[in-house]
Amino acid sequence: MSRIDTFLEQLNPPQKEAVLENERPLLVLAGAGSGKTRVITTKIAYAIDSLNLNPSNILAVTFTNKAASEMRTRVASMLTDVDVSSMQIRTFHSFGAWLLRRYGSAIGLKDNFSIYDDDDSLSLLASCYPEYKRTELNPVAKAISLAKDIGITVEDPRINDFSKIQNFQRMFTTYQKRLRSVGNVDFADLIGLSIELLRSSKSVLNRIHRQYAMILVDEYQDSNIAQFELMKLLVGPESFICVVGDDDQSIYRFRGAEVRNILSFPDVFAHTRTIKLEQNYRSTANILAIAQAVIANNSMRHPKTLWTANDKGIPGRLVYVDDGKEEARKCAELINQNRDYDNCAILYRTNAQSAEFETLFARLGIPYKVVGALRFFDREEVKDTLALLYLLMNRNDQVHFTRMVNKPTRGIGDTSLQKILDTAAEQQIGLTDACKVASERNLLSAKASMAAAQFALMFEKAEELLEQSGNSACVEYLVTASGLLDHYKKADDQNRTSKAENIGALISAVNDYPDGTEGMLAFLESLSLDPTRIGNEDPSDKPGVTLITMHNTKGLEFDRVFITGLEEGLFPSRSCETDEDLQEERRIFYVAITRARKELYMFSCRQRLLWGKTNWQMPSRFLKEIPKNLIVTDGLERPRFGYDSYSGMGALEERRIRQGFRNQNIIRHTPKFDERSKQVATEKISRSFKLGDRVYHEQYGEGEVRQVRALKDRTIVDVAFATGKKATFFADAPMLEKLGSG
DNA sequence: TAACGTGACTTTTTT
DNA sequence: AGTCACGTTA
Repeated sequence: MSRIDTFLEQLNPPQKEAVLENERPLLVLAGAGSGKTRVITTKIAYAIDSLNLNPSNILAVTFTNKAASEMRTRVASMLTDVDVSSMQIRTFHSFGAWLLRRYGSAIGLKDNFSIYDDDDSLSLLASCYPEYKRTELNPVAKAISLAKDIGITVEDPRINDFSKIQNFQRMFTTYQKRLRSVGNVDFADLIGLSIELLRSSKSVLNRIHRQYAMILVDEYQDSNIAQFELMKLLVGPESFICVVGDDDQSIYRFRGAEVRNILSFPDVFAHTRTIKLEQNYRSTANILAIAQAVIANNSMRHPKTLWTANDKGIPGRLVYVDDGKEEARKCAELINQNRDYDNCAILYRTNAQSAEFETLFARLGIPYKVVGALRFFDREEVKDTLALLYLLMNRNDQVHFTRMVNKPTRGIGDTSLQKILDTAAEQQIGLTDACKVASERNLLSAKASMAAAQFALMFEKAEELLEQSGNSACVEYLVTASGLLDHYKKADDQNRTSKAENIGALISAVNDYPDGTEGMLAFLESLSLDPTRIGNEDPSDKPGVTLITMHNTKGLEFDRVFITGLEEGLFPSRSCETDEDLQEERRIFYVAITRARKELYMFSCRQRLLWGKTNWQMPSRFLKEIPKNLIVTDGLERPRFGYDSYSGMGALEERRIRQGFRNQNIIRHTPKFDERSKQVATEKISRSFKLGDRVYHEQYGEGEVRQVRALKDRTIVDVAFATGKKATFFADAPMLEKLGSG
């Protein structure tokens, strides 16, 4: 028996069918936990081993870069004697970047372009419209990116109906022009320009068609219209196309994902064969039944019935708790029952919810890892360093030039900056050259002139170093010569941060790439497309409890899953208005439930501290959709006082109770609140801080009051601690203690 | 031109 | 609670 037969034997009949069908267009509807990844990897191995396909003739599109590298590893482990490095396994965006870098000149794109993230795009838009505030432009930038995602260009007649924003079309056009003149691309362009390229260049198109005999798309339910367009172009007359997805797990509508892509696939590709994978191998029968009961409330779905041969398992558990603190405590308690940290995951709807768990777990010594929250790439010092590099690669890069020309401050203010920008536009030269010219022609003040000349010189020197001494030497030079490193070292000393260290991590990360411009571009590209990978931590390998948003859990599974924050307004989210929105939220819940292998816990808080305010919460409506016989419930659904009237009452009464809550007068019904009100009441009397008072904080230690100010009807104090940390508190914060007057 | 103070405003999910 | 924009001061 050949090795591929051994792999085929491990598959169930529909899985095997999906591997063996390699003629007709193939749509695989793969339910949660139905062994989808195994099918795809076996299919690739089969194509190489039995159909004699060269790995370089295969293109597999995945949803994340992590999924891409996992897939490559798995195929490699199946075919140990085959070199699979030439196989293209990428996300749509990374494929687009690769295609444009290689063939983009056909549509007038230089190969040194860098990729603007959402922040950069907003900055570019702001530079087009200096009279607008950033907060006003934010929705415009979002609308532009969404328009591109669903394949609406500036010329499209539908553009008028697309957004209610005034002058949207004009702003979109201006933004687009500026972006092209800079020579960079934004995220959505990676798809949009790839489409443009393949439409306008027959030779590139033919080349791609000849190259890829087999195209596979995973997580197809989350592709957007632009990606669907691109995919249609990639499939040539001879290519085999296979898409895999599950409409019930489509959770990226806000980003332009289009569930209908999966429904219309058979219409677009004639003679499509559809195969359903309906056996779930992951979860207990109980957990699967909960998931099915919930998702059955959605009207827009492909009919399918998941089943499992697994044990019934223990029932799910629904726990009602007072607030976020108790929620975290209960989770910790349950997790500590068996201390199998690696196989536990805390799931939440918003990233902000992770804080409560982080604090408690750190205190209790429970190892944990937060997936995807504050990305290395988003940190100020990292963005600054990268901005210097982007500018080095493309001297027309206005956004990054503006960011760095006076950082750290070197005397080039708004006036000088404007002069330099004008010079660049007039003379049609790069921005660093414009610095030099403006300085030589005495257009700037003496101080600015010196600084500008030096700034320009720095890039010339860096360019030399890049070619002669290697990339990390070049980066090191830039952060030193610009004063950025010193700037952050000083800040580190003051604030006990490790920003300089992060810059160091970046410098060593450059070493993984070949020296020279090309290597540098590759480094920058991999960073824009996969920001999670570089940095001091590699989250997936670290042991510990996983803290993660429900969106991010796609493709993952855990023995014990804790879904938290099941409250109206949080999950489903408050901004969910239409029935379509609600169905999407329900799909997110479905995804969350089906991550669990053995045990499922759900939490709902009676009150929650959010955005500095405590609010009463109603249990999530999704909880009512779970059949009672599948779960056991702990705790009371609602507090023991006028809660019903609170949620459904008129504005006047609501205000009364709200005020009552604030003044701690009315609420006397639960001991907890009485305690707290007493505490607050006494504190309000004794707590009048003034400048120079010495204070003690449970966490930060001793400090001194630096400022006292009022916000609305409350008092706020700024405190500088002995550790160098500065923080702001409400004067009645229980953590803060007054030691004496200064 | 830089640094600081003040007030206003936000409330999802991310390649 | 944190960020951002804007105004004031050195």
